[in-house]
Amino acid sequence: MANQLSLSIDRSSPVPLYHQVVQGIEAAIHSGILEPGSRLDNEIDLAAQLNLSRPTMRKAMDELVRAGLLVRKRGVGTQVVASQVRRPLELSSLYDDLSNNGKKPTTEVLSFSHVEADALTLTALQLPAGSKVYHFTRLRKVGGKPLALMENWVRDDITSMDEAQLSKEGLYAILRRGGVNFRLASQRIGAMIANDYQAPLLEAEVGSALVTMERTAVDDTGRMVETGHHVYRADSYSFEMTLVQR
Amino acid sequence: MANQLSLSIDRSSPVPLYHQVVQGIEAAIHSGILEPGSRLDNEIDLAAQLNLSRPTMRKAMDELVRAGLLVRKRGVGTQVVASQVRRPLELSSLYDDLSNNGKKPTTEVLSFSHVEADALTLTALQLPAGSKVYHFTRLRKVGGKPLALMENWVRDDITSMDEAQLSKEGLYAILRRGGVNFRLASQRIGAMIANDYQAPLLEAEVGSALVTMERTAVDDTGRMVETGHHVYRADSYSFEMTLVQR
DNA sequence: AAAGGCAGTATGTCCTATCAAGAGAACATG
DNA sequence: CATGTTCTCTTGATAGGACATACTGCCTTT
Repeated sequence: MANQLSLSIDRSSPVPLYHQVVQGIEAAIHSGILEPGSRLDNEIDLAAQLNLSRPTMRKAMDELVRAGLLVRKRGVGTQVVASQVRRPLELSSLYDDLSNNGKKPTTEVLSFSHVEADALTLTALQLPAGSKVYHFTRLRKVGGKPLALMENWVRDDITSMDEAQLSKEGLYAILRRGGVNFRLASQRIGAMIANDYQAPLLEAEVGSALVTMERTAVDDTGRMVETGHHVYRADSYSFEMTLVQR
Repeated sequence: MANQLSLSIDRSSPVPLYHQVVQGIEAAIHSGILEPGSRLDNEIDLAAQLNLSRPTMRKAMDELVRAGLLVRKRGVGTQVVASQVRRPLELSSLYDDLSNNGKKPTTEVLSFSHVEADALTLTALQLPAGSKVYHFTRLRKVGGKPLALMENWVRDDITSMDEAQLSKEGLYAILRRGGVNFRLASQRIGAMIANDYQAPLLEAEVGSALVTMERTAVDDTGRMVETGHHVYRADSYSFEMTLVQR
């Protein structure tokens, strides 16, 4: 049917053209201008409508396909998938997640030290023997309710940090300000039973269910920057994600 | 430095050139020929060495960057990141995961019915009122040990299935054979305590920790194909994934 | 000797072109 | 009327060129 979306492309903007197209189509989908299931014009026409070359148009659509918003079929066309799926799991901190949702997280630093890393940490962060790391545990609450108990180890040769900073903002915000560009993280999500140490801090019963996460984050130079072991109250937190088939 | 990798590109192969390059570099990294941290030649030289155009070379490297194996910096070059990170979480079934790891999973179908969907399922699968679905629960064991208890609802207008099939192979294999091309899935991972029903089936104590997963899968036409609620023994299973910053 | 600017190099963006391949409909033929 | 072929539409793959921009290190200048 040829859904001709009228996007405005600003060629003087520093934002790459293909990205402007991505944003435009994304907005059109989320606002309902492009309905789920509807077919888009073919690449060539779309490119012509926006006065772009086909490769540029394709690059934009590529991103949207990867994001799971569009589906392309050779010989057929491109259509909007967009069930109300969430954004694929991104590399963000819990603090960011909560802040973005309008909640006001508070952080209580339970312990903080700058010590020589133990063997496990040396391995996890791939540091030479004798390296020092920041080691701290934090309790995160939202609306006064405990949500997460977090233990982290951070290499100390990137940026310095102290207890006061950690109680004011998220770890990732501090590291990013220190010049760290996160590239990837590997994490493992599981479950466990609250023990005598965790339960009172999280204001939960001993024996109640906790979600566990272990994560190691890598920056764009390949350095392992941070590793941590977090536990969350299962009744208040779960991991949502969208998987895209490639 | 200039690490000149000698890949062989087969122009008569049906495999796209850029993908051959992806596979080649991937293999070189995993086999250690390309060491973590080492720099690659620049795109233009690499393209010349392999007799490819720069866009083709770039497309290959794009994929590797997205996969988290390479890092590019404008004005600097491209280097291998590749800490021993795992492949990003993919849209696969537990059965596939286990089979690929050399395990031999067995499936016991605890219940199977073809019934009218209840309100919750209608919503989850976005089906019109009165639609029928397959509803079944399965117990998956590995090496005789119970691992997962799975309850699923599958729309019936795609392919038919029965108890015998489900006990022989994974749900996703059946659906794929029925012509379903999965595109994306949204899932939520959390934790809970084993109850009186789950514990004996999983041969675990009542009150032990379970990992829970709820998933809804969408095919390439935007149809919600399947939704399910699974629980896993926390001592035998966890979700590993790699997040890539984009 | 320190600071600033400049050039070189690499990736980032964007363009024009062309051929290949899959899907589906129209059409011709037995 | 059924079936197989062909034609057309659309995405997929590849090439090659031009210009923009970020980073590094060297060189000049102060």
